[in-house]
Amino acid sequence: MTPSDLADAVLRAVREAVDAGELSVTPPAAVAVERPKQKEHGDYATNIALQLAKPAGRPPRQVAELIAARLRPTPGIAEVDIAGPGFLNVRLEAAAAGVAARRIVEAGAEYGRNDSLAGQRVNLEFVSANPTGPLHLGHVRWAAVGDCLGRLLDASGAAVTREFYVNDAGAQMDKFGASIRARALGEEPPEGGYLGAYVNDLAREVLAARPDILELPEDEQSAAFREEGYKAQLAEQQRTLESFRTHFDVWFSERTLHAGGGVEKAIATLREQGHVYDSEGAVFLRTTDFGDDKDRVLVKSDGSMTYFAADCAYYLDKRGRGFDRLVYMLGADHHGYVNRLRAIAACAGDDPETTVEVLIGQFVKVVQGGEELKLSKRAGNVVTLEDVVDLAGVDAVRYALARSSTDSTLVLDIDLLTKQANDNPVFYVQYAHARISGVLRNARDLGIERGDAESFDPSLLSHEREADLLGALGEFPRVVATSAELREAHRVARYLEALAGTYHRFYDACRVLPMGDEEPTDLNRARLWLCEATRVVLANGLALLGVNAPERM
RNA sequence: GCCCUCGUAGCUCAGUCGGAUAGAGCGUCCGCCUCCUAAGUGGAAGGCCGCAGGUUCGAUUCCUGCCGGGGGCACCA
Repeated sequence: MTPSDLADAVLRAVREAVDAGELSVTPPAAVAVERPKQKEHGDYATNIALQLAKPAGRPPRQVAELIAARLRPTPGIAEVDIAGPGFLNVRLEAAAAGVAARRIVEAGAEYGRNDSLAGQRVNLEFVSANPTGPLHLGHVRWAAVGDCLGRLLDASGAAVTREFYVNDAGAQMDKFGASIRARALGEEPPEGGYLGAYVNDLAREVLAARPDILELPEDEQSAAFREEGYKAQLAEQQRTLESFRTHFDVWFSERTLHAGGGVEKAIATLREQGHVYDSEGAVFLRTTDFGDDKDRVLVKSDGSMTYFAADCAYYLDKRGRGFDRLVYMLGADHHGYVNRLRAIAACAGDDPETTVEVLIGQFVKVVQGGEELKLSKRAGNVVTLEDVVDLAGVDAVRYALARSSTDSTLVLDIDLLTKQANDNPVFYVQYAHARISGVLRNARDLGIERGDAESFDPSLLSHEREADLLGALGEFPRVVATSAELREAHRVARYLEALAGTYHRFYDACRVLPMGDEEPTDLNRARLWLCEATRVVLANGLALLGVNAPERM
């Protein structure tokens, strides 16, 4: 019996009570059952009676009694108690709980997948760094978490496209080109240009690849440097992200929006909707109609397009590609964009509540040797994504970023992440996986098979630690669904840490393999099912985080 | 001034739709390996859940105000 089976059973009990005229309420659409913190409160608990008490006009415990009476005969349920103000505490029969192990092993890599977001077409945009330098720590959080969310949404049935918006148009690119050219000439970059040491390297690379570039007419040189530098940096970012196991389905070039007057067409579309006006020689979008602080400029008085205009065109482009939900993952320094992104949707005639979703990630502080490192790309003193990965490894960095809520600023202590491996929770989880893998390996070496599904006796898994483990394994699909729905990947990591602990405690109390020359028993085999089920969940969970599940450590 | 976000154990952080005795890791103290990985595990100590009100049978959770940390308020990119 799974948690959702139990929820269905509770719901059925409620409906029966209503149909029998014992309760005068409208049955709820769904019932929440949860794992109680205290074991004395059973395997599962529900507060449904507390919630129905008021509409029913009855004391909660009386409502609970009505539901309990109809729930008790359910096959697989051993006991239903009423506790406290009116909680229903349910205890399952060992066999009913134990079958979860078989179900999980049979589902394998599919276990945890669910259809809670089925039918949604989601565009996930994240990182979207300018192609004017290496990816740094300002990008690294969403690189890890955004990728995890992509995996989570996919596992929950959504059709997901991960997209990277390449800001390859505009004045910033020109400054980039001018900066490389200056370095190539042995000069300082212009005012407001790029000062990072990598610009020197780029200048050298460009000169090596195109020795003739300084032969070009002077007014063409910066553009040539810009294009060469752009190609190199974009390739570098793509390579870095792939090696960080962050994959994008679409690299969307801003230039393609401008090509063929696309931005002008977008403005025309918005104009048809009635939210565009001209003032003081510029063209404005009346975003204040939809909660923005001030109207935003689309076309400056000098006739050039703003980035905001491109953002509008990009929005329409995404919608035109069939996405019904656009998720933007931004850093805390961009939260001012939230209202205007929503306003774009509203000005386009969409409902921002359904089409636009902006996730704001707080900053990551990086500490090394007790001092905070600065993150500024333009100041030159760059801590790149690759720097951190080189020090701590992809698994540790991804996991450290994925295990915290993006609502909180995060301190990554490089010393801690690199010095002592066991200070990092990722190893705690990975170790559990390696430990199980070792047990399963030993079983094979001893010629012990867990046997076929028919010979598996779930009722043998009756030890308290086995029940704990089975209960934890049963939570996984709900954890995946909830994490996806709330866009909170860290829930998966926290769940895995708890599961690893539950396994370690089981392992400590329950011998899996026979001792010495003993003949393997049905209990040994049943526990192998349980071990394999746990390994499957740990592996599936780590896969959602893009972290390896090692067989040995 | 306005807006976003955070404030929970010594440190780093969990705690969806309000529920039972608020948790984990690290750190500290005391234990547990002749047998499946001790990168493990048992126990102890450690909390006015920033402060003050409000809603509620019930608030760490929701609302308001205040205090403190971080971030943002361009015809910038």
